[in-house]
Amino acid sequence: MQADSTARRPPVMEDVARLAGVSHQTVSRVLNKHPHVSVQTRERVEKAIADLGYRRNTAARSLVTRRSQTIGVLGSGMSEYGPANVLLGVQQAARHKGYSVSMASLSNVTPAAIRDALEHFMLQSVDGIVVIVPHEAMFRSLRTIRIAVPLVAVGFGVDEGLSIAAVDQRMGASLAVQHLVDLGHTAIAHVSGPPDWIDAAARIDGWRHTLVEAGLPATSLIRGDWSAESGYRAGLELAVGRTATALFAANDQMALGALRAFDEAGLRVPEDISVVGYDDQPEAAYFVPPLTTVNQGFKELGGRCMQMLLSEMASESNPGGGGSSAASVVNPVLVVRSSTARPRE
Amino acid sequence: MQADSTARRPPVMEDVARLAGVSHQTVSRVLNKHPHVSVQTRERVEKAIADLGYRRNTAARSLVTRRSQTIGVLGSGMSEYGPANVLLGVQQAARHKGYSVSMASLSNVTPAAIRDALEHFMLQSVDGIVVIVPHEAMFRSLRTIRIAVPLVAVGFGVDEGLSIAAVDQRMGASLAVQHLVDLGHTAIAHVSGPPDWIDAAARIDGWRHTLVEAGLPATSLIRGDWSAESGYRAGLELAVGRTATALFAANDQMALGALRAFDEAGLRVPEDISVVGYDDQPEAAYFVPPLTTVNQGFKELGGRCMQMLLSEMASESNPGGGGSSAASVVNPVLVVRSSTARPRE
DNA sequence: AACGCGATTGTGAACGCTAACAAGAGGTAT
DNA sequence: ATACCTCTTGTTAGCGTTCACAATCGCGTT
Repeated sequence: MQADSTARRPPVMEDVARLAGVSHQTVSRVLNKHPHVSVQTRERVEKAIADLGYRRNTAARSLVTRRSQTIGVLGSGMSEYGPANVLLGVQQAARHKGYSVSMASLSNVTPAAIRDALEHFMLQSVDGIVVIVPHEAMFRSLRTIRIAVPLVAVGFGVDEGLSIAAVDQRMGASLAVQHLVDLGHTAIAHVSGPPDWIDAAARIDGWRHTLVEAGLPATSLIRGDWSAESGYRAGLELAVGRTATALFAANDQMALGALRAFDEAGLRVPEDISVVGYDDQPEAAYFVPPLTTVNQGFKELGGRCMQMLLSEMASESNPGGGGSSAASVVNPVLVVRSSTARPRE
Repeated sequence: MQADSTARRPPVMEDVARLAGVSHQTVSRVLNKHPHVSVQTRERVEKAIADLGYRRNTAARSLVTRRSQTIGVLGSGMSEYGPANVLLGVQQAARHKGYSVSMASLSNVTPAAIRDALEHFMLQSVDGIVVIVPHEAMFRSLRTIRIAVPLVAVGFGVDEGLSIAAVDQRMGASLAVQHLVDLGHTAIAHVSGPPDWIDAAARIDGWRHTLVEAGLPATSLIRGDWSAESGYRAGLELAVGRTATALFAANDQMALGALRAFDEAGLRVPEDISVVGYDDQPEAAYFVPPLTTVNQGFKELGGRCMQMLLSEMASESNPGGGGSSAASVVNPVLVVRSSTARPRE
């Protein structure tokens, strides 16, 4: 089963040029939309391109231009709702602008793995990098390793010397906790994510801050790890102690685990205890009971992020525009469902 | 603000060669692990590479070798548990083998969008393509569009003329339904995914087949769309009719929706009605009650898929190995939790 | 009538790498 | 001593683009 003789090499610029009766350079000009090409020439070239089914060779192009039209996305926990959607947003924005997206996802966030992945991106000579790993270790690595291309991080704290696009997590947490305070709760517990995750830390902060503002104690903090299981354990703990009348979980999955624990312990939600989640993943509306939670515009975040990256990439190629560090913050929104209510007297 | 003179271009092979006192070709040989290079030379070259921080230019390399060391992954619904994990598996396997992964995810599966994405991959001249869109439209497009590179599809039916890696969905559905049959249920409903999804069709098939085998009616089929909301609606419907004592949902999210509907309607699970899900996402163990479901080795599937692609890519470069269409099937496993029980007399 | 200037096209040289061939060194078989 | 391998290295020629520069044409100015 030999390949038939039609299987010769794909056409190159020279082939197009010959067919159109011009030089290869003119073809290049048409492709790159240079001004000074006469209308007739352009049309002839375009016809030749279509007839031959010509496609510009990316490798040759990026060899000479020194840009790959590719951006790298470094992520972890990409199967979770939040990161997956940010990725989606980045990805769509990127392809819309003609960029390819190369993915690397870390199964565990260690400095070595981070360096590896970044190294991989440099080898590929990506034009820019998006980091979706709001993790303490990542942050430190980013300071240490000097990267030669523009980089935007998603979800990092605003105060650092790198460009970020983030949801205001402290505000989100405040929204959640204030809602509980307004309902009349005075003992509000928090199941957090792993505190070396920047998001988790910010939510803890927002929780604590809001309670202190309201003159309430912020003592009931339980560490989780984002998983439903850890939420379940936290819920069990709370059910035994009976110290809190409300729980703010740092994500919807932990809230789900807690819901299950309360059910098992015979506590009714929201009558005996109120629960607020975080993320507003689509399933949250179908928990038992439907979960009050905080919506973050993940996909929009991804889009913004890409936008920032593009503008950094543009300013990098112009002299005198280097080293800027911008920030773009998306505001979260509280979604009230039936897992929260006034505490019983 | 001029760039300082240190910011000269990155080192190239010639620089390494000069430092090591050899020709650039010898450097190339070291990099490509050719045999016939003396140990001392190799070491000298390696030292020079390290000293200079030299990195091989991928564009130049792929220009001459005509391979990009990149594979394209075409997906849709990437924020769902299943697809996201397959992607993860593919991605890890690919990077392990030195390939980059370029992603394109379709927000809606139309022939035009599919063609666009594949075109994008061809422009990038990927070495192979993985398709994670088990959708009828995708399947048809794949037959129509002639693609110049090896392609592996995830989750398609086994009988087609293209390479696939799939979980045996019919078997999975059988596992679920047989479990219910064994418990003594005779009226077993099914909430399916959209039937133009190949997975959904296979699960419907497995459900029907198993019931027929057992001499039971397979009449209670409700169409869902994978979302928790559609599961909720199906659950409501079932709760009103009171026709079924068990429900097999085509994924965990729809099962969640149904659980909520039953709770709302005052039906207890599993006492009044049993529920089985599909996917075994981590949260399923923390539903109320914990969900009996079918585990699919998504990540393994991704890995296998990549393996198949690699072997196709290898056989393609050798003459006489073309056009094979293999299949690799992963077996699903039933996970029994407490959402299923014997029906009441 | 010579000059200049913008618009349009072509020519040659990179870009950084690998493949193909050539060539020298050293050993063994004839 | 000659021929003929194998090991090791170097030389040269692309791969398919874009960039810098040159060349030609037409037209308005001086």
